Amino acid sequence: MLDLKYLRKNQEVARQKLADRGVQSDVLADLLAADQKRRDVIAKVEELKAKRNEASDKIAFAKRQKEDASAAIQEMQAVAKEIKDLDQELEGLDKVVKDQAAHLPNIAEDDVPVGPDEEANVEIRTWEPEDYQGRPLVKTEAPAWLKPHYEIGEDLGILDFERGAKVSGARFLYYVGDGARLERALYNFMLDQHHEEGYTEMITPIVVNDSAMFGTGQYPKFQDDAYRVEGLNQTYIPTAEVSLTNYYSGETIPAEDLPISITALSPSFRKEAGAAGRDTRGLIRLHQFNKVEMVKFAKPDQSDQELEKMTNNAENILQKLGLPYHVITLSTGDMGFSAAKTHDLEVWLPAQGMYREISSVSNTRDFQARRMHITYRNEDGKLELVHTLNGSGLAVGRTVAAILENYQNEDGTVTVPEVLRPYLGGQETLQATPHH
RNA sequence: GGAGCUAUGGCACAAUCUGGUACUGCAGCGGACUCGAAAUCCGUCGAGCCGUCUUAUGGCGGUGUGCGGGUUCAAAUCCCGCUAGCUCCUCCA
Repeated sequence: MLDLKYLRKNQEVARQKLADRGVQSDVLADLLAADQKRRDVIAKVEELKAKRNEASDKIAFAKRQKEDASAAIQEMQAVAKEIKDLDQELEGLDKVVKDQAAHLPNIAEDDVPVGPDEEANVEIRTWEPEDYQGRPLVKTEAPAWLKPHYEIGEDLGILDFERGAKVSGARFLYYVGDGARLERALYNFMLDQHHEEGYTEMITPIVVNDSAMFGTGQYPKFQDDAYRVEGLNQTYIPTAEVSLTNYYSGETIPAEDLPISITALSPSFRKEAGAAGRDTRGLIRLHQFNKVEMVKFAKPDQSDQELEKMTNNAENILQKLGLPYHVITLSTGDMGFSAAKTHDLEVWLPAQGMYREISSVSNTRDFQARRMHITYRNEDGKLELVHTLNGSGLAVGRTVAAILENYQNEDGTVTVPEVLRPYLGGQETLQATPHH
């Protein structure tokens, strides 16, 4: 949520910044008009309440003296009615203002490229492994024998989309045998890396309440994409960002503890409501997928730096796995709702001949903290909102896809990246093995 | 799932039956005493949020006794709903 006072005082800048995020200019005008009306009513009702408090004191005093106060009481009955009406009007205006404010996206930091969509994203660096060991190079044509990850996965008998669809529905799958072991090896590797980098590992609830979903910005605007638990005000998390970031909701964090870094593996559930027909095959777009998430809480003057660190933490995973990728800064039009600045990591998928998002690292500044009321006490002893950051480190299913394509061999086997071998009992290749 | 109990400042508690300035202690802050400290004494102390004036700190008003409603001139107090914690029962990996 944006700061109403900021919007009031910086209307022109805010209007432009929101326009960059695709918000029509009359949205802000409407909000501020409602806010003005709201404040007018507050002034009126508070004056009456001050009068009532004064009269109540007098009545109480009179009663103690055993005097008759019925005239004053009668007079206050009318005031009470007036207060009640105004309070009701205020409640309505409050709702309008809060609801409109809750639907506004974060505004972008000044160094974020301005543009309507992903075309305006800016590549800031690329990384490729030094030793390709005969693997297909980035931006070269893949050899004819190279299969997309879902084909090699099915051929090896380690990914079973058909039975996933049978038992659950489209965009669900079973990992089988070495597939399941590879996935497990990957997220153990990722968590171990983050542990070494100072993140505190957590296992979080994967069903959260509405206020948690509101806190990180999924609600109220994006309810359509969420798996809600029927009959309960609870939702299966679309990302552990929700459960991790809300860990401190409503709390004041001791300043000396900041920055705080936490991480968790969790399944993520998404309806992918707007993605009908896109990426219908494979591990790229599922209703349920595993993801290792990183979250940080930082002082305002630390958060820029922490965003870069977190991006590096995600890159470290890809580098150790030897997967080629590039880092892009998302444009104002392509960023997520809560983000003020986002770096995406996109991994090279040779069979598709393109980069695909495998991690998204964002600084939301105080946008989420304002919704969740997470504060710390600054040097002056004043409460101030913390900054929150989140990033994938990494999306595990997409990492499996990247390994199956980048480490695929001509004989239909897949080489296991060296760093994962200790997690697989030293196994060096994935090959078709009969089971069941 | 069922029953009972509990929820008040940073902490511990009083006021709830009987509606009328939310008590007290500890901690904190300021001061006295002291070479200094402890002890003692005096003073101060509702965090946060909202509005408004002033903007350097601040003043005034509103709100604020777990959360949301209701009754009333007035609610910590009475009524209804909810949440969390504890105890017991039930169930269970």
